[in-house]
Amino acid sequence: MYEVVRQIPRGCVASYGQVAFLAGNPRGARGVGFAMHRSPEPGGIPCHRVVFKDGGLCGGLAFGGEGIQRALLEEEGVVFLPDGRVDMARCGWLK
DNA sequence: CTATTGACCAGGG
DNA sequence: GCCCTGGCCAATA
Repeated sequence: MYEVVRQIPRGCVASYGQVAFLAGNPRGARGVGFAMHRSPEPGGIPCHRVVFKDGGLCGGLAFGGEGIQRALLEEEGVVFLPDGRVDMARCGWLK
């Protein structure tokens, strides 16, 4: 599953469920999230590119900051909506 | 090896 | 339309 996350191109985002599906676990969205949380290679796994199916972030328990994920994604060219969510329509992976 | 938890997702009230 | 509940997978203790 780590491979799948690693394959996410720069400037794109994928939902936990999407990653789980590509990883071969359509129902393992939860496991995916936890696997990232305790990822063996923190630097090799762009957890910030993985968000909810809605494009929403985890909410402060990730990476060590609230706006960190947003800042990183914006830095990569990901567009954020006024809602505070990622624009899945334009930056969503395989979309 | 078994039990509990955790950054999810979908359905029902 | 929003809030609560249930079920899956993976990892850690």
